[in-house]
Amino acid sequence: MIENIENLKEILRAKNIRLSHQRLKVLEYLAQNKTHPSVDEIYSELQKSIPSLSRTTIYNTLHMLKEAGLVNVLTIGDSEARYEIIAENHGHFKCTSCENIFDFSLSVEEIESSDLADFDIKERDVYFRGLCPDCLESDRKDSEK
Amino acid sequence: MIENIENLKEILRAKNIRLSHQRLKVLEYLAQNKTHPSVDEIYSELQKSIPSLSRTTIYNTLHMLKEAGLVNVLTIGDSEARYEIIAENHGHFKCTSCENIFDFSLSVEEIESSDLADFDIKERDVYFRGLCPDCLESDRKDSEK
DNA sequence: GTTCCTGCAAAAGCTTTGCAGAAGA
DNA sequence: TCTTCTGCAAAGCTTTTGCAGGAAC
Repeated sequence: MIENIENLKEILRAKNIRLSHQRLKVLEYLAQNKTHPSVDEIYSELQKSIPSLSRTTIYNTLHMLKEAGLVNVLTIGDSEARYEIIAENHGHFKCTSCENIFDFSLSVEEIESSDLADFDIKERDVYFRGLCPDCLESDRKDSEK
Repeated sequence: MIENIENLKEILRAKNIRLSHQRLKVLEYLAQNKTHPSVDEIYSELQKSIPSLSRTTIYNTLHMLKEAGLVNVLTIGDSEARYEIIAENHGHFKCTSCENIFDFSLSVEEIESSDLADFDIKERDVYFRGLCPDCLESDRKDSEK
């Protein structure tokens, strides 16, 4: 299971990437929080245990983890990027009201198009937007007033 | 056919949106250039015929056209947004080398997931990334050297 | 001891905001 | 005439860059 922090460290070691305290904390945070956090969310949380932490390090680390193939970047029509540990194929649903991102199961391999026969596809993202059940419910209650 | 400029004007009139010179030019540009242009590309081109044009107007217009349901915004892991006239369902492939965006046919309705039974899906985007045929070819030639 | 990483400060890039003058209906 | 749009200047946000000191191995 990739989310195991020891496995993650092993992967980095295999790629000759130094296991700094900051990097391990970022990885650990992503492994434990499947909330598709933004740089700022990661920063705010980790700063509690690493007071000297800087946002630059978060950016550096996330770029490196993306390069190493351990994290995905999500940019769903948003100002700030969101990050996640690479996981099984799934799509992302972003609620336009509460801004939360929800995963949904999906085999992206099923999505093929003969138009792309000569293309080398390296990443596949499926992004949906709309209202999540909670926000739909709130809307309903509001309109009853 | 939605790309017809007269039809586009009709749609705006029906929504009580004023048909300013700038707006019509932006619409016309998008209808004639299926290249998923950025704000800057639209600005640079239209500025030739409207010297006083400002980027703010491009932003205002694109927001309004999106609101009116006439354009789509694409944010494929990119710094700047790209725009297109709404068209048949299709996916987008972005070449990570030349940065061009290619359309490919796709029925997004086919992409369903029981996980989203209680969600209200309003927009569906399928984004692929990788290398386009031309860049693959260049790579091949480079490695032969 | 080397090499690479961290974090600060500053800058860069895209987008938004406020507002006065201009244009659309 | 009344309302709405345009375009300027300035600000806002996220992200990147350069570099000196510090940590990893």
